[in-house]
Amino acid sequence: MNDTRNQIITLADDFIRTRGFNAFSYADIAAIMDLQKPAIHYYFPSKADLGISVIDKELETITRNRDLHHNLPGDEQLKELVQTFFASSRSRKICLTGSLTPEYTTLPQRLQDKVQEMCRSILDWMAACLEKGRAEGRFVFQGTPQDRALLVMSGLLSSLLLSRVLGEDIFDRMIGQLLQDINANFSHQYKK
Amino acid sequence: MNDTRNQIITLADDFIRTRGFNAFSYADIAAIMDLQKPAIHYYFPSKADLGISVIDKELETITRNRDLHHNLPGDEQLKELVQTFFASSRSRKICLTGSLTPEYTTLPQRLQDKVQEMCRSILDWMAACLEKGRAEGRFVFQGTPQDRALLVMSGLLSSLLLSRVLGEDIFDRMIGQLLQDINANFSHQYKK
DNA sequence: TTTTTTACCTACTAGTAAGTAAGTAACTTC
DNA sequence: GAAGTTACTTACTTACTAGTAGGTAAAAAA
Repeated sequence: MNDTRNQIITLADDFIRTRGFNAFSYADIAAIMDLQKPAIHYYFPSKADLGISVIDKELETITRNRDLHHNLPGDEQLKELVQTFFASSRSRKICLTGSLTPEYTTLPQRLQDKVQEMCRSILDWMAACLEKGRAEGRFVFQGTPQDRALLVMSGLLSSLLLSRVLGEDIFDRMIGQLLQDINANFSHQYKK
Repeated sequence: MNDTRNQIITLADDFIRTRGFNAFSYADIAAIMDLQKPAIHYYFPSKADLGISVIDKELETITRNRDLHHNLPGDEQLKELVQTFFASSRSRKICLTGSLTPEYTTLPQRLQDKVQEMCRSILDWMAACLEKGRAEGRFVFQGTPQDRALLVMSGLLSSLLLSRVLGEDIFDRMIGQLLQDINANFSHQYKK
């Protein structure tokens, strides 16, 4: 429908994942799209609006994937997620959570609220996924699915941060350990 | 010895942990210290120099603590580390790794190299600590200490990021799970 | 006592940031 | 065919960024 608008969101998403929210400008996006800066302000009056739209798009993607895979076993749902993180690692991009939470205190209030919503949403989905997998006998772990979800999210998030600094094999090593801890014995098949 | 210089480093460290490297300026530091901006440039010609000095100070602290506690059992060494992270969480500051790795691609080359050095140094220390603890029968985990260190670092780093967004109890829940995974049964005594 | 160094200062440059005012060409609706 | 709307444009403002040039008062070294 609105191509320009979507393209702006896509570019902003990319910048947030590669540089961070405070390290890209409307001018950066305008230059790539061969537009003038105020054209970006036409679609997103303030940078907070743009940030919120980027997260909203991510939330839609999460919901879509959740619906799409809701009949799969918990471990296979998680496998799908790990695959998207693997792709992210290969393109040296970090996740929105890894990018936006460190800058949290510098973000406009409305964007802070969105970041919080996104974190909760991701954790809820992971917890549901872990709970399902455990009930199916495909995961073994101690404690609540909610608490375990925190560690899974932590591992995925950090694997992207650290692999960009220390090399790509860091991703494999971390995910291997992470999955081992929940007794998911598909340690190194997530790429397929 | 050089009070002004040290105070600049301390303030910069604080800003990096609360806002991020790209979200504070020499003017911010000058204002707090009641100095003019060029006085900061006198001590640290470029912002990269300042960033490097902040990390160097951190590396010294790590080395000092490592030497200080080297005769303690592995689990107690880790306990000391968890305590410093707990203090950090309480003051809503994240760790240097959590702050600098997301901004990695935007940092000057020299600073990128320092960040890499810092990550390796922390991981080395954690791996040594985990290996010692395992040999002492105080830790139980699968895989290499190096790989396990990645997950421990990941959990500590993320606990600060997420607790700032989702509330302080996130820290307790994450550390509890983290320590459970290496069978360290002092789950909730780390505060004492 | 002269010289040098330390630790700053004022005043500035060049560049970039988000955001705005006002205009316009093309398309849509009435 | 007139009026309104969409999707932009040029030109601008205000505020901040890292960094520099050149000066200075006081302390330390010669």
